[in-house]
Amino acid sequence: MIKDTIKVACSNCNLRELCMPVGLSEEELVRVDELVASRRRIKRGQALFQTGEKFSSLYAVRTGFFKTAVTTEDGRDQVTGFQMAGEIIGLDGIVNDHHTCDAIALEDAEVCIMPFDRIEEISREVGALQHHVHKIMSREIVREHGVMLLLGSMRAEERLAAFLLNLVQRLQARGFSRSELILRMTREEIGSYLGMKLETVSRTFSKFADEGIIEVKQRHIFIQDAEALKRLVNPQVCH
Amino acid sequence: MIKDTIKVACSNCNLRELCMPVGLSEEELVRVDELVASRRRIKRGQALFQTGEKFSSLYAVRTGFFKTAVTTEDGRDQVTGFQMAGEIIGLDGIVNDHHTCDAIALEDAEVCIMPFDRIEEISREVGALQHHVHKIMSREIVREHGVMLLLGSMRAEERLAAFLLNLVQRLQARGFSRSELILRMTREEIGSYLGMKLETVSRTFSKFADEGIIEVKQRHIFIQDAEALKRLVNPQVCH
DNA sequence: CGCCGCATTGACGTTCGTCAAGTCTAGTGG
DNA sequence: CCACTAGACTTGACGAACGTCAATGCGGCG
Repeated sequence: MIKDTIKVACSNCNLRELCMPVGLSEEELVRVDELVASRRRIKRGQALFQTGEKFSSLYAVRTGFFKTAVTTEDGRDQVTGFQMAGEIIGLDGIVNDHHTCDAIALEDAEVCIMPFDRIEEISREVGALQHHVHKIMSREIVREHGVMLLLGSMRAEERLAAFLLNLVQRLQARGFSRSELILRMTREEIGSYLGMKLETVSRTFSKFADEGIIEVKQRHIFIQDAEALKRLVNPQVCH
Repeated sequence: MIKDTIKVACSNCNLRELCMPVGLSEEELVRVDELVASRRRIKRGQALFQTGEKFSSLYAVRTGFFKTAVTTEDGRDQVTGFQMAGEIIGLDGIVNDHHTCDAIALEDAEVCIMPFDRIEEISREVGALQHHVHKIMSREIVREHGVMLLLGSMRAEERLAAFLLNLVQRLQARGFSRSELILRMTREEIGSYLGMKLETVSRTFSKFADEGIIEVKQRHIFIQDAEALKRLVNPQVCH
């Protein structure tokens, strides 16, 4: 039963700094440890939740990689984000008590289940948690502003460069290389996220490779000239 | 001093159903009335806040019309939303304690200022308010998913049709006509929001007008065939 | 070994952006 | 009252970027 306790204790979790507020007292830590009801494993290709499903919990990614996507009635869909360890999924469900997007595992994954009523309850007692929840939601809003900027005003090369830089930066924050990454998603999923067709994604990768900016081996990407990518995202910043 | 009290009391505000949770007890209403510290008038063209400014409050639009926009270092900007009476502005500032977008009044406006620390404080006591705040943030996230879908996978006509339908639906919820509206923003601002150039916005308006779907008199729009607009947003939904 | 899904590449077409000219309207000042 | 102006809007001609369609390559898995 010690194992059980460890299994769902945020206070011992190596992802704590990513999911949880910092600087909690002993007492607060104990409360916050009650947040995670249990864990759940999701196989690659399986849905953590789907559009229309009743909302009950937020999920913190423990291992693996997800995409979230919205779908129109006529079948088009739009990937709205990719989530990796330490990131929170499910915020879309709060407003109408039902999820409005699908969350699909792109590789075998495990999530911590945090029942939302429990989050609200503990938030009322632990101010730091309350503020943390607000920050997580605000961060998602700001992230989406960035995606809107990307979709609304960038061209294909800029979009893909921004995408790669964002991915590698998040991976770096998790202790991975800042010059090498493995894409967990298909070209089509990248394209859906970035508002371009898979062929354009592929062509743009090839173009970057020709220019010596990256090396592409299927889903394995080596970043050889990060500065060039940054210049692409921010063209002609004078001075 | 009765006037003063009335001036900032949410409980008497005709926008209450839009901003505030419903079904509060007497006691809770009294607490929630403490949310709004004061009001502020903003002249057309003026900023309610700007990128980089310290975050302290959320704002509820009382009268008037706003746009929010993010800007890149190289000067491109992207309108991220248009806000009308009863809608909340400023959620972007929570995560980093500084605003990450500009909020500009598109016509003379008035907002209720709700200091965020006070929101958090009262939220801890009034569960309905806490949940309401979560819903507002979740709604914004879901709205942005919709914009991403629009920007990522729709063509110009579909985007503009979706935009018009969305505007008129929100105006209708505020008691305005569902077939007539006045645009408070320029073609360029519409274009920025929808990821297209002002010329394309103008051409698409003209095309709709030619087809008898709408009538355009500068910023005055009459919707003559709402069904046609809906069909444009959702092309070929069979059955 | 052969199949299947994913990725790459080429040829061609469409949509939308760019550039430029011209119109309309509201606001200003004579 | 009217002329003038500035900003917003419309429209046309043209081109670039990206989508579409199709053929082919590649790698992993049964």
